[in-house]
Amino acid sequence: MELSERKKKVLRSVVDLYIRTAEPVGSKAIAELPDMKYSSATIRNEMAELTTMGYLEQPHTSAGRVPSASGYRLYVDELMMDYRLSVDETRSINSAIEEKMQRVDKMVEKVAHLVSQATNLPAISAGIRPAGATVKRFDLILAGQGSIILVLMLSDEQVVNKLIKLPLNVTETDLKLLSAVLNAAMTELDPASFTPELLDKVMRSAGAAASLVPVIVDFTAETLRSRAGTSVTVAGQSRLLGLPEYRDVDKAQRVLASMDGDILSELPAVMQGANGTRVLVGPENVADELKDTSVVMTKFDIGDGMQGLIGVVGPTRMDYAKITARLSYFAESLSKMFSKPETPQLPGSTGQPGIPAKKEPDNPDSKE
Amino acid sequence: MELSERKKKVLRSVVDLYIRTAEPVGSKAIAELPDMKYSSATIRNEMAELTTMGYLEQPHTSAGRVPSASGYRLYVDELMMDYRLSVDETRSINSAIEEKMQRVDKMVEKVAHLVSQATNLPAISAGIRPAGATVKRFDLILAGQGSIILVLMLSDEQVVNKLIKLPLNVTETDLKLLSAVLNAAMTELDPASFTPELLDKVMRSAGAAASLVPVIVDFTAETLRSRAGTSVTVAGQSRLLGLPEYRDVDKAQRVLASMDGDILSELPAVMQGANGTRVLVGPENVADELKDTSVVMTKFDIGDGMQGLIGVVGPTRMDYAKITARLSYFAESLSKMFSKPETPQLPGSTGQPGIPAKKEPDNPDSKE
DNA sequence: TTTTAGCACTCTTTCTTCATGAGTGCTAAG
DNA sequence: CTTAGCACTCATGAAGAAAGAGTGCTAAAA
Repeated sequence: MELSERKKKVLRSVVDLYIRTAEPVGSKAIAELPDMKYSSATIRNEMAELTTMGYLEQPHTSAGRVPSASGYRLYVDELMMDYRLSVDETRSINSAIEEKMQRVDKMVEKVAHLVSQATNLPAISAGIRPAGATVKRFDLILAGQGSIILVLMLSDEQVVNKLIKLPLNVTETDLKLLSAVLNAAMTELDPASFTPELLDKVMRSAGAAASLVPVIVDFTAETLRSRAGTSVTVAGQSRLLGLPEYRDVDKAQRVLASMDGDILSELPAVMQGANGTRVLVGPENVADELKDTSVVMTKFDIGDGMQGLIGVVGPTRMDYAKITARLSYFAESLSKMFSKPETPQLPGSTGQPGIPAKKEPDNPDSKE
Repeated sequence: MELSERKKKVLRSVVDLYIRTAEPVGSKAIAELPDMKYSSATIRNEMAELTTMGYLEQPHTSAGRVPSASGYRLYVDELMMDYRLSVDETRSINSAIEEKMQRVDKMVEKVAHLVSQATNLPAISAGIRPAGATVKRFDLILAGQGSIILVLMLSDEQVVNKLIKLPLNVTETDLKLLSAVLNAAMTELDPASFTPELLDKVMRSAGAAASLVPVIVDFTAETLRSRAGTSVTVAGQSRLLGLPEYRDVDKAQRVLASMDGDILSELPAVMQGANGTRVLVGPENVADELKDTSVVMTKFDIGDGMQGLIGVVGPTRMDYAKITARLSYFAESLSKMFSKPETPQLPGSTGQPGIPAKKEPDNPDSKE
């Protein structure tokens, strides 16, 4: 059933006001709003109806109204005005992101802090790498007495390495042979196929450096396995305590505790959805302790097949318009940053590398 | 001035009891303790004296006594009984640590959670890598069309790499030359010496692959610079809210907020001290918002010159004996783990790598 | 001389009671 | 259909009273 325009307007006003004040809002307060041209009595009637329809609720008989979960839902889906980021806001978000973020896991950590700061709410940030990488190429470098560096180039363009120290004298030629064997036998394989038989076969053809094989295979398998997975950071938890709804310590503790641990298990569910911003209002959250807490999350692409996710946790009464706007902008800026990498340049250097600018302008150097 | 034995006993009892109950303790409660053979009146007199001596304080005229900061100090330094970890406790700590911890930064994160769990308090964990690493060796690997892998071996045995993609045809020989030049000119240098002049010089002798030089140098400098520094994780913040002293939301928020940010700046100061466990009681903390909060920290060696640090934050009334015991044990176990690395083994594989089992510490692979 | 019992006194804590005021629902008039 | 008016409900806060815990001091007991 459709709501009348006036009902919508009232509902929107109630939510807006409640977001600001965190106190139940009464008919009079609404009636006094600048562009509300009805008396408090009329508003009262509308509010009574909105209440029976389930969009508002009353803490007790003679208190004002508070939006219900479905009230928020409607607000988020249809009523809320687009929040325009001010120049100041975009600028501060941009400059926050500008700082170089080197490795993905450091990045995750920084982003969490930035988002939390930008929204003044606890934030979570995650980098998710889908499983299924394989090794594209093995390289072995002799690095002095007894030290060998193993370099794996993975199918997703990541490069990882390991320093192996063995009391074993191998020559460069031995390593050449070994890496040839490895490249022939073990590329494009998922870790499940690393059977003892395979290991055996490789070792037999590996020549002098055969004793390296178990270490290498082990490391490779472990790397491929641990490659997938999610790194999550939570930041700004203390901001939650600044909000009136969390003066109740027990409540705050429940929410914070679930952020410390269980949130992880919720992420995949939300991840399923398309890219973009998702809002989970109160009871829509699976976890019980988040029943009167909302979550806003955005997923975006990092490149190299990785996905990023940022989100904030706050009271159902959070300023959805502002928060979603900031979050989306954040995600967008991050995506952009990852797709168009900064051009590396030594500060104060020639600036002109000295090669004729050969075609292919757009070559992302990837780092992991 | 020395305290009489009886005073010490009373003081210890007060602290012990207060740690348990979080309520001011009265003379009667002490007198009723099993091995206290004086009446409440006697205790009362002693407590009065302890109060004037500054070891106890009174919240108000007719309340029991509460230990003062110097009371805690004395307790920690002299009075507290050694807490013996039960078999169960050591076992659970050990099994928690057993799980393989691959990279140092992941490790830091996990340890924070473990410690927090073991103490039921918020915990911080840090890995600190002293500055001053240099490059020991450069290697360049050709990895298919336009892709080159740069591998740096650092003076602290870490290895890092970067995939460089350039629209540039270089041969293996070019790379050999370039790496020779790099190894000759740029090893054992700290990043400050990477001047434009140096860059220039290297580029001139670099031959066909000269255009790679700026990228390489830039990356190297950045790596060396960001190498030093601390990675910190805080975990279990929500546990703080379970404690009666933090029912006061504002107080809790101040403490949590300072953990979110400023703690970092405190760490170095404590780091100065020798290895081992340090206890900072309430006002001994530099930060103002930690004035009635205590911090217990332990420093330990990770190897490769890195230092680990674990600590917990809690009310001044924390169970110092238990906490310090657990923390020290934790640190010890971690040190041990890092000095005697697990033997890598392919599950289901030969089990006998076929080499004399002497193994050097195995190096967390670093990837960028 | 040291320890203990007794007691008046202080101050927090908790419970009641009461007044206030915000906000409602309903009715009747515009 | 809208609005003014009014009785009613219920949270909130202040004020006061009673209860209880713990103290300090004094005087008696060991």
